[in-house]
Amino acid sequence: MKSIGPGFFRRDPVSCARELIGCVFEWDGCAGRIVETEAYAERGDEACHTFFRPSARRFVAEHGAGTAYVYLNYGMHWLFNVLVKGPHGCGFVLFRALEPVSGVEGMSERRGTGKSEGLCSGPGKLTQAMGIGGDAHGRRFLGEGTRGIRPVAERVEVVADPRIGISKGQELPWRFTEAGSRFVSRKPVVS
DNA sequence: GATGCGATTCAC
DNA sequence: TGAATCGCATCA
Repeated sequence: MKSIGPGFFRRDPVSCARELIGCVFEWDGCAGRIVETEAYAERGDEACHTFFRPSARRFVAEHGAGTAYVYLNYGMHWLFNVLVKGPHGCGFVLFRALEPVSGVEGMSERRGTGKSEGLCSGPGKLTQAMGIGGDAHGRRFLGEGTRGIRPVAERVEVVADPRIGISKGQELPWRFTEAGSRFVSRKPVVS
C-alpha cells in the first residue's frame, strides 16, 4: 500500500497544506479524508509559533520533515501539525478537519456525540476524535505502525481563504478546504 | 515562582 | 454572540 513519506514535507508549507486536501489521515484504527488544513511559515508569518516562541524555533531546528508538532491550546484542546522543511523555508501544516472514513465508532465515543459531520470539524475536535494527545509531539508518524497518510485517490477541488482564529497574518489565504465539503469547521469565505 | 494568553468549543 | 478554561511558554 502506497503512502506518503517524509519527502512530501520537504517543500514549502503552503504547497503541502494545499496538496494534503483529499489525502487520508490514518491514526491507530481511525481514518479520515483531510478536508481542511492551514499553512504556517517559519519566516515572515506573524501567526506562526516560530515568530514569537523560541521553543518552536528550536523544534524546527532539532526535528526532521514529517515530524508531528502537537500543542495544547486554550488549556484544553490539542492541535496537530506536521513539520515542513523545504529548501526555501520551513513551517507547519495544521490539520483542521477530516471527513470520517473508518473507526467512526471510536471517534464518536471519544467525542461524546454521534453525529458524523461534526466529529472532526475543527482542529481540537479532530485530535479528540482520533485520540491524539501530547505524547505524539516530536514523534515521527508517517508509516509508523498504524499511522500515516495515504495520497489522494481522486481529483479534488481546493478552495483557499484566510486562516481562522488568528489575530495576525489574516491577509494570507493559507487555509485550504475541499470545495463544498460539509465536514469543514466553517464554510470558506466567498471572495 | 508569577503572569498572560490563546491556530477553540459549545451553549445561549 | 459570548464566556469558559487552564496548561504552558516566557520572563523575572
